[in-house]
Order: sequence, then structure tokens, then C-alpha cells
Amino acid sequence: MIPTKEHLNRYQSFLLRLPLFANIKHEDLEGFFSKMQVKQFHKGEMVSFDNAEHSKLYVCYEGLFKLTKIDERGDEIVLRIIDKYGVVSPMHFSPHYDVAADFAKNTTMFFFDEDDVAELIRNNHQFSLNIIQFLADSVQALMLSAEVLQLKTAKEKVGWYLVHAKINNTFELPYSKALTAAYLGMKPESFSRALSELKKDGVMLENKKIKLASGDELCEYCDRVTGSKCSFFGTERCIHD
Amino acid sequence: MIPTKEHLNRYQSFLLRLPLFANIKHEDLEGFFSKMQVKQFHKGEMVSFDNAEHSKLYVCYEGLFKLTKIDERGDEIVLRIIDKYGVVSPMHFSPHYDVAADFAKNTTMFFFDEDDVAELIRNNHQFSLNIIQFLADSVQALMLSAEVLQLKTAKEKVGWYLVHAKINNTFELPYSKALTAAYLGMKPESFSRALSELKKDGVMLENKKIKLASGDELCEYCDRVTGSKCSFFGTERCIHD
DNA sequence: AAAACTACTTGACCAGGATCAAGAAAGTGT
DNA sequence: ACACTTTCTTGATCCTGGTCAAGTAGTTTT
Repeated sequence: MIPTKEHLNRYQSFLLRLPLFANIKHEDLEGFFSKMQVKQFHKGEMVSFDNAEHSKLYVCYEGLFKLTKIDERGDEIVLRIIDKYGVVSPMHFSPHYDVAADFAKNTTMFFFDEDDVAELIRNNHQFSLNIIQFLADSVQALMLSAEVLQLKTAKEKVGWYLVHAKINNTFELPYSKALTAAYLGMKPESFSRALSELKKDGVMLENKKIKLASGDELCEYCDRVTGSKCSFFGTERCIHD
Repeated sequence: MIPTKEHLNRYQSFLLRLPLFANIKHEDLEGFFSKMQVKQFHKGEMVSFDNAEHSKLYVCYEGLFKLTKIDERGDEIVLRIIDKYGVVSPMHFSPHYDVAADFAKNTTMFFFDEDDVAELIRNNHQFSLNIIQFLADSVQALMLSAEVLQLKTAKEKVGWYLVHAKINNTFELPYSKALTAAYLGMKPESFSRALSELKKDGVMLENKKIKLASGDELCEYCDRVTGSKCSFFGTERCIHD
């Protein structure tokens, strides 16, 4: 689907908000943005990002899905949860690596062909830097979640996840419990049990809103990278340093 | 330590063999290579790659170590095993993200300062592309190992690891069993038990050499990305496609 | 308002891999 | 060849989180 001109303005100002296009002159992006394509996906749909057809760069404009790998037994791992502003770049992977997108809501995605992205990388140095930053962030996020998934107990995983919502001040679980559990590599049952353990320590979750008895009972689950965004980071109220 | 001129030639021809410096004119790299520094690490040593001091790009010239994260309980996860030609780039991570290097052998590392790398990225487009490729490969390797570590049983993990040695035709376990086990997120005891399970299926490991009863008993543990490098890939002897 | 989903919770039970302990095998140095 | 250290293996036991099943709560449909 090729977007109409009236939508295009709205879409472009959306794209300009992405870190991927930060610090690039608007006019340098016009040619690239004009090649943008749009695709809708339906709730419940599953799409495999496997073959040459998906050698693109995707941006999620609206919606929610999980990037997963599913094995022969049907067990899945959630590599990432993608919602608004999320960027996925299967074009950077081996053509033999396939991930699946499992849509939890109706979703609108923008995408760019690999050749067009390659051309922008070639012609715009800042964009290369942004791509490098994007990939470096992906590496770090994957290392961090490898650590969380392998080393932490169920209770610690949930605590670690909830601490994000404290630090970004929403105090809200952004996704369903089942989706969050899957992201943390655990079953909904275990997630539920972990929550009731946390409740004993003063961490309540009432319809997606986090309530803390005294305020610092999630700090023990925080990591330094996450904690560096906390308003208490560096003060004596923070456990780090 | 600043290398002497006589070593420098040997070192530079080593560096030129790295994918990171592929397809770049030799003379474009001279200035950069001249800023290279060298550091030795001893077997058993542990170094934290945490602070501003490690905001560099490292290349392993000789030796062996594991990049690990260790939690409060002392449990560790192995993010990567690095030996000759291995590249590590803590400069791309958050200054608050720390990994530890645990040296299994005496190791010689080359490193470049972040500023010098940034300058080369700025001045040499091919190098930017190589950095992008390096990071993209890291992302994919991390996704693949997340999958292996979370979804596979102990036996499958070991089979998956051994299949690499079949495909690259060395038929040899490159590291000690304990190190390999740690990389696969399991204890040496479990690794040993998994091996004895595999032995029943015709997979023998005799002082690091892999012997197969009929030849294809590891294929079931292969993934597509790894398998794409196999000489049987695409033929009917391969399980993929 | 009843019915029908879907999301979540709780309980009983199970299994895979961790832990602990002891012993065997392989490697290293004298 | 010997002692000594390190690495690996084997056995017994334990524990966390998975599985299965039933029930509850909250939402949407009619």
C-alpha cells in the first residue's frame, strides 16, 4: 500500500521523532521517506520474517506484536515486544535466520526496502551513525535480557520488569500479564505466583497499576543500566554506587 | 604498551585479515593502525569492562577468555567466548553496562580508543559498513543463543554445539568441556551427562575429537543459520528445506 | 442480564537440571 | 616414573518452575 499525500505529512513527522532519523536535515530524508510503504496486520495474525521478501527495515506506527522464535515442540521465546516507535531490521540478519511476528493488536507498519536503506547509509553519514547506535542498543538489550533470563529467579524477573515502570514513572504494566510473562521466559502461572510473592513484600499490582507500600521495594531488582535513568541514581537512595 | 616498529608489520597484516577492516584500502588504515595499543592479560585474571577506561574497541590477537556477567550470588552467564580474531566493543555500550573478561589463557589484546574509531567511521564509509555488519552479526548471534539457551534441553544444547565442529570440518571441540558447558548455560555435570546420552546415539567425543557412528546423527540439532554453511545444505542430505 | 470468551489465579504433581560429594582420568612438573 | 593438580564423570538428592486441571474474574456479545 502506498500512502496518500495527506497521510504522508503525518507519517513523516512521526518518523522524524525516531532516534533513527535524529540529527538529519529534513530535506536529506525527503527522497527516502517518499519511498516508504505501509502495511496493515491483523490481531492474531502471524507472519514469518524469513525470506528475501522481508529484507526490509520496519517501523511500527501503531499496534503491538511480539517478535518470537518457535521451535518444533511449539515452545516460543519472545525476542522483543514491539509497539509504537519500535524498529525491526531483519534486513540486517542472515537470509537463513527467521523470526515470526505474532500480532497482539491490529498493527500498522511502515517499511523501507533494503536498497533504499543502503543508499541512505551511503549518502548520509549521520544515518550510518544512527544505524550503528540502533544496532549497538539492540546488542546491549539482548545481553541484558540474556542475563535476566538465565540468572534471575521468577520473582526477580518480575521485580526487574516492574522496576522499569517505576523508573519511567508510569507505575503501569504496559502489556498483559501473559505477554510480559512470555517476554520474561516464564509461564503465566509462574508470573502470577511471583506476583503474589512480591505482594508479601509490599508490591501490589492492581489492574496494571503498581502500588508500592513504602516506595523502594523494587530497588533490589534494578540493574545499573536501567537504574541510570532513575531520578535517584547517584544519590544515597540508590543501591548502585 | 606501544608496540615496536618491527612488531607493527606483523600486527597490521593480522588486523587486515579481520572482516572489520575488509575492503578498505591499506593506506586509509595506516593512520588508524598507528594508534593501536597492545595489552597483555594473564591466565586467571579477571578484568571488568565497566567504566570510561574501557570505552574502546578490542581485538584479540592471541589467547582465550570469556565475556561474562556475574550476579550477586556468584552465578555467571557467558555472553561470548573470545579467542584469536575475536572483536569486543564495549565502546558501543552504555557506560553503565559492565561485563567482565575472565581469561582462560594468557592473552594479547589490541585496542583502539573510541575517538579514533569514531574518526575512522566518519572518514571511511566502508568502515562504517563493516561496523554495522559486525553489530548486526552480534545481534543475530545473541538472538540465536537466546533461543538455544531458553528452548533447548541439555542434550540438544550439546548436540547444537557439536554440530558446528562438524560443519566447519574440524570435528573438534575447540574449548574445554567446562568452558563449553558454561557457554551453553549449564553445569559441567549436566554437560557430561548430556554427552553420555549422545554417545548412545552414536556421537562419541574422545579427547576433544568428535567421532560419529554413521555421520548424520548431529543433523537433528542443527539450525538453519549454522546449517547454511554446511556442505550438505540445500541437498537432500540436509534436513533444512 | 445471561451467555460466552478471554485473562488470570490456585492447587497438586512432575521433571530437568542444579547441587553436593566422591572418585576417576588426564595433564603438569620435578 | 612419581606426586600433585586440574578436569571430568557418576551417583544421590533437591528444588524451581513447568504441566495439567479446575475455578474465578473481568469483558464482550447478544
